[in-house]
Amino acid sequence: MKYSNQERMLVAVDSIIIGFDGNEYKILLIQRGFAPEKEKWSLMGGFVQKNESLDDAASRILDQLTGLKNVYLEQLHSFGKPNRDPIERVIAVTYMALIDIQQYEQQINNDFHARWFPINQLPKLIFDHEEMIDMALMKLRYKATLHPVLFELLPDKFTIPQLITMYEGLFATEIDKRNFSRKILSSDLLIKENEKDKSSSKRGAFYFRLNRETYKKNFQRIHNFLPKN
Amino acid sequence: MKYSNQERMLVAVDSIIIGFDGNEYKILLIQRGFAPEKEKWSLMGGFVQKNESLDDAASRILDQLTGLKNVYLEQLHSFGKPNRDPIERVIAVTYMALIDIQQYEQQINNDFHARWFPINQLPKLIFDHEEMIDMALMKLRYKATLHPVLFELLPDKFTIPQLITMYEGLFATEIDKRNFSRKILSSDLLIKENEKDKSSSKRGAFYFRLNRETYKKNFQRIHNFLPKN
DNA sequence: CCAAAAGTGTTTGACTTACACCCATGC
DNA sequence: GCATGGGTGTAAGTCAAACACTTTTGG
Repeated sequence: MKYSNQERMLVAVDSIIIGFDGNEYKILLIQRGFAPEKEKWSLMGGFVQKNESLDDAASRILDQLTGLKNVYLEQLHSFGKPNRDPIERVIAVTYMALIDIQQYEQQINNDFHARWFPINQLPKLIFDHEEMIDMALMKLRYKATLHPVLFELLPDKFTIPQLITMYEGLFATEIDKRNFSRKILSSDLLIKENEKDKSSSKRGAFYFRLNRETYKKNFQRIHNFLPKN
Repeated sequence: MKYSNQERMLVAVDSIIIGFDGNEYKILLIQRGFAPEKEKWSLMGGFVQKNESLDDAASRILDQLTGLKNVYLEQLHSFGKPNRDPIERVIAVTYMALIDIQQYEQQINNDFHARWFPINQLPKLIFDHEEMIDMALMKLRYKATLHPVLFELLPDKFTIPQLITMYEGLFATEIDKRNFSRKILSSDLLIKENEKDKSSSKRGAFYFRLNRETYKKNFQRIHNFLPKN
């Protein structure tokens, strides 16, 4: 049995994959492999298959196009204007992925036709993908103001100055390192290592690791690492 | 031309319509008019048609099933487990609507087969609609912690004690009226009327109206009307 | 005049900011 | 020994919480 007299349509998943390379935020794009707009740059996307959920589709597509597994992946918003795809009606469910660029950079560049673009130097994109990216960045800024989600972008070991650069990049603001340190250290989210990163100063900055337990437990709590204005 | 070898599926919109009657939060449900699960209680839903966007579909369905127009309506989340509807594959995009119950109570009860249920006395619902409601309430709590969205639930004129009851109901907490008053009055969101509501005390409480300008302009700003714990 | 809700004022303490200053080290 | 980024300490200011108290008015 089926519902009668109803229009059936394709459902696609498109993922906005965001990374931070230590200086800038980047988005992973791919050259579309089929018509229309073949060879044009596009978000990572694909159609939802018969027996998979939306989340499963997002994970599968991410894996197929980039080899990425077990990354932070969150559903964002669904787009459904009737003519957003000129070929036929397609509903697009977007997901946002946050990944540590360094861990995957080689793999992605070598094995797949994907490329990282800085967020202020994006190429022209197909369909409504630019709108999707705008929405993802707005959401990320909003979420990062309140929750420590940006840690997903960092490697296992990172320094507080790196953290500061990351926050400053996303919010285009300057952060007082002394106050930031105090706040983040009092949050119980970081575990200090003995090792130092000497790549950007003579004295060296201590490495920290994320305390995954308190991170998960207190993720929904509102943290306030940013200055008010 | 069409994309080949892809599965097309139905796309539905389901709206969680939330109201507050002065004492409790309620959700508007309808008795489903067609099989399967005919006569069972369900969210307001329907299929997305050929030439309408998702937002348009949500507005149209809301209007058709309840007569409601121009209400607060926000896309929430999309649900797509393969067997969530036993008849055939259906992707459901959920929307949350917030309305002033009193303004529409008569209209809805008389003209449509819809009914308000208190959120802790919901009937058994079809498919995954309970999960959708849970998600909507979580989202509403989250949003109301940070933004003055609950004003959407109130009539044009309301008192501060009513506001307090509304916040207390959603967060199951007690609020100090003196501190709450000070915070909300200093927010610039309210315009004081000369009239008083004497229905719940001898002295009477002044009516206020929402300042729509500052409301819209500062909606995204973080307000903090709730106590910390 | 009293009960009961509305509303005002004040103290306390926690948290943020701003900023002076010290530390470590490669050159 | 000095320049440079990393990190600590502290005083001043701001804001929310707690709570005692006054106002209003129907019965």
